[in-house]
Order: sequence, then C-alpha cells, then structure tokens
Amino acid sequence: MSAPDVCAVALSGNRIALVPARSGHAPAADDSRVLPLEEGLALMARLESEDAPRWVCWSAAAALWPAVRAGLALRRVWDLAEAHRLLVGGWEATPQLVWAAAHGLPRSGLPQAPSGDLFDLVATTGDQPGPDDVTTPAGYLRPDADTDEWLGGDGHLAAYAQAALGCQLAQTGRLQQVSPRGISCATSESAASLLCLELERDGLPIDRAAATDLIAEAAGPRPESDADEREIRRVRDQRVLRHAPGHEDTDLRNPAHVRELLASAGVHVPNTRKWVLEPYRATHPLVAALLDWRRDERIATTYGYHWLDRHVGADDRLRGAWSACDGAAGRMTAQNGLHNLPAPLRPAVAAAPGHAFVRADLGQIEPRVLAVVSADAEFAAATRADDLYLPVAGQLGVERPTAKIAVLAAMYGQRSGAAGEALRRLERAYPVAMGFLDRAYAAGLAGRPVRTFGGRLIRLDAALPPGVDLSDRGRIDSARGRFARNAVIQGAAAELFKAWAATVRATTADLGAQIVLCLHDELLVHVPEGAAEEVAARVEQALVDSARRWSGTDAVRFVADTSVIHRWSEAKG
DNA sequence: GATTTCACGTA
DNA sequence: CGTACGTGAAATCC
Repeated sequence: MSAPDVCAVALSGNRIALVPARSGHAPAADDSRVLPLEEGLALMARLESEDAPRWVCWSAAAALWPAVRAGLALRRVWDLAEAHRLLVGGWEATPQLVWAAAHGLPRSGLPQAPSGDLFDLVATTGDQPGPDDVTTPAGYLRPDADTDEWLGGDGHLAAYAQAALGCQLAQTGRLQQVSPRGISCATSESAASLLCLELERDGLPIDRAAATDLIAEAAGPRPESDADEREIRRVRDQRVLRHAPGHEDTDLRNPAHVRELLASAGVHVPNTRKWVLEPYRATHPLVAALLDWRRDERIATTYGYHWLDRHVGADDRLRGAWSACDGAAGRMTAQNGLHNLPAPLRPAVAAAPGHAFVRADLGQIEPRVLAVVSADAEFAAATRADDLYLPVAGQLGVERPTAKIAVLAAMYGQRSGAAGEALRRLERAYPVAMGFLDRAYAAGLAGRPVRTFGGRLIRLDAALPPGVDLSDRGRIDSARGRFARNAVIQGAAAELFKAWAATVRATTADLGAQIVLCLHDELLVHVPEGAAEEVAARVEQALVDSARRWSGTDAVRFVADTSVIHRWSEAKG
C-alpha cells in the first residue's frame, strides 16, 4: 500500500499494536503488527522517520508513554480522549464514552461489564458483545475493551487499536459539525497531551543547593530527627506566640484558634485570611508576626525538604504529572507545585551547566483573545499597539489605568465596579466585543452551555449543592454567568497557548530545545547555551505563525516578552 | 478512611 | 478583578 499517514497505537502489558493506514481508508489487515514492546518501539521509530504518520491513540498517556520515555520525538498525534473533552466538555474520557460520543450513541445505553455477582441478572442490558467482538450488537465499544484481561485475547489488541482509527474518523466528523476550528483545535490539544508526557519525562531543572538555601531561610535547617523537627517548629511558632502572653498554647495551624487569639489581642476579624489581616499588620505586632509565619510555614510544609526529596530527582529535575486540560475552560494543569511555586523559590529554577532558558510570556493575552473571538474590528485595531490599553484609553477619553480597569471589569467582574462611567464608554466604543461578553454571561445565567472559539464545550449543568434555597439562586446564577464569560476568554487563550507551545516544540527540537514549563501564558524552554538566541527568535516566530493559524486573521496582534536567562527569577525584558 | 473547609501559592 | 488549578492541615462525615 502507499505510505501510511496515520498509525493507530495501543498497549497492553508488554505488547504493542501498530496499525498503519491511509486516513479515511480501512487498514489492510496484513499491515497490523502486534509486537513485544521493544520491537514495537523500534518499528515506531522507523515509521516516524520514514512516514511521520499521525499517531492515533485512545489517550497519549496510556499509549505513548513508553515511546516518550524511550526518547522518541513523535511529530503528529491524535489523542481521542483530548478531542472528546473538546467535543463534550468536562474531563471524563474513557474509551467507551469517547466511542459512544463519536458515534452519536446515547450515554444511557452504555453496556455494563458483567461483574460476576447476582445483580448481573438485572443489571446487564442484554447488549453484550461476543467473546472476540470489540463492539456490542448496539454499536458500543465493549465495556472491558480497555482491560488487560480482554486485550490479552488473540487478535484483541490489534482490534482495539483499529477501533481507534474508526473512532477518529467518526470524531472528526462531529468536530467539523460543532466548530469550523474543531479539528485544528483537537490537533493542537493532542500535541499538548504529548507535550505533557515530555514535560513529565524531562522535568524542570533545579539548582538543588540554591533550593536548599531558600528553604532554610523560611523553614530553618534540615531537621536531623523527628524530635529536632518538632523543636524547629516550636521555635518558629514561638516567634508569633511571644507577642501573645497567656496564649502560648494556641495552635497556629487551626484558623478558629487563631481567630480567638487575634480577638484576645483586640483584632476582631470574620476570618484569618491574608487579605483580611493585611490591613491590621501595623495595628499589633502579633498580626505582622503571624503573616510572616504563614509565608514561612507555606514553604516549610508544601515546598520544604520533604517536597525537595520527593519530587526533585537525582538528576536535579522537578517532576510532576501534567494534564493537557482541566475540566472547565481547558487550561493545562500540573502537580507537585509546578504551577504554584512561590516567587521566593524561583531563583532555584536554574538552567543546567552549558544551558540557558528562553523565557517567553504572552502580553495582555486575554484582551487580545477577546478581539479575536468577538471579531470586533475596532478592538482589534487597538491590539496593534504594544500596550493595547493606551489606544483604548484614547478612544474612551480616560487615563490608561482607568481604561485597563474597565476592560478587565468587562471581561471578569464588574461587581464592585469602580469602573462606572468608563464601562459605559467601553460599551459605546466596542459594542461588538462587549456584546460577545454579554451573550456569554446571559448563557451562563440561563445555564446554557457555551463553546470556546476552538470548539470546547463549556458545560453549565453542574449539580447545585443540596439545600440551595431561592435566595441563593440569584447568587449562584450570576456566578455561572461570570464563569461562562470568563471561560470563553480563558479557554480560548489556553487554545492559543497550546498551539504556540506545540509550534515551539516542533520548530526548536532540532536545536536541542526542551520545553520544561508551561504556565498558562508563559513558556520556559531549556536550551544549549549556544542555541539560545536562535531559539528565542523561533519562539517569537512561532507566536506569529500559530496566532495567525489559530485566529484566522492578521487583524489581531499578539506579543510576547522573550528573553534569554539562566534563572527563572531574572527580570523580565 | 474519605470528604470538606480553610488557607494560599500561581496564572 | 473575576475565574481556574494543586497542596497541606485540621475538622468533619460516615
């Protein structure tokens, strides 16, 4: 047959099934291969270099992890689970759900796997597959299709991989229906899913000595024993409690106790959150000591020696699991503190010897995204400026800070609106963009789902907490309105970001570049020192190209602040 | 033991 | 100036 442009991959135990095909055509049966893992990876490497097929899998995490771990740099992927999340919203994406949604089968008809107990007599629907069938008579994917038990059967793994190809075909049809950009967005989400595996494999370079010093500043020296640890903790607590004679027994980790402690010192607050206490910092030395203690305690507990030992490997890389999208608007998520490392620890994120970081973050991404998704020509014109709030301020006849607050208030909130008059002028100056936001808000209020620019379904049918009375209804509805309005912007921004990251990955790999951190609007790329300037230039070019492809227009300008640094903490620009 | 609440870091 | 996420400690539920 002619060169394959897709190849299904499925794994079970130590075996791998590869099914090369021409997209849209049934694969020839004799092209399927079921091989021991090592041989399969060798074949994948050969196919990748000869044909660069799109690797189709039920999920990259399940099917591609061994290939990524082995260092294969796959170029094109289709992750059925990610495409499914785009199509139907939320995060659930078992192969059975993915198959059913792609084929338009109702969820209510999903067959249950026999569990072997007496209830099977009443629980099973009767829609049970034959022993070697990958689908049921009603057309669903068999309930145990993804279990090692069934996949161990003769021919089953190849059939499961082949089913992924059929599922992709059905899925692309659905995606085309829901959004003109659905397919390109699913491609980009799939690339992000593969990138997540590489992020987990490669980790974030850490200067262990620097990290240890920074932790010591907050948490004290590394404890030698449990008793030592208790003593260090007691001393840390004492720095607060010495300001509260007679209350030395207070448990500082118990907010209720802390609130009582503060009351005894004459500071009466509804809760002990930082922004509530901050105004009292100068009122009583106890408050200042408590707030400093909280900052140090955060590092000591969440980012202390325990964290360093558990998540930073022998190769000085911080590793955590990554996910290509959350269950809401679709931003990437990461575990083990990769997404919420406190700023004081950032000097410890350092390029390895002979390497540098190319750090780039998107400037004013959300208002620029609003210009794209609302197709507001006037607002798009403002994005030609490096600082879009300047032309907006001119248009509104207000100062820049006022214009910025008005734009942010329009996109996110306008509850405690200091914006007032500026907001009304914004409505007049950019009726198209503001109308877009109003419609998203109205959909949220009514509980109607919305779709992002790329086609991701944002569901608003989340079950209400029990016992919600009518007086809470308005509050909950308006929260949904704000959620929907935020999601169409935040979600679209996430789509552009992933398209950009995928392009950077593809266009800088030959220079030995590794993306080591994705932070919503910021990329950190680890590169050999000599390649840094070239990678920085390609990161900028990648934004121009991916933004044009994603937005479908040249009318909206996106900007990145890109620099070559050696520690993450180094100043921007 | 699992889930919820509080608190706080990031964007 | 709102939304989202992940984490840990204590309280609470079962």
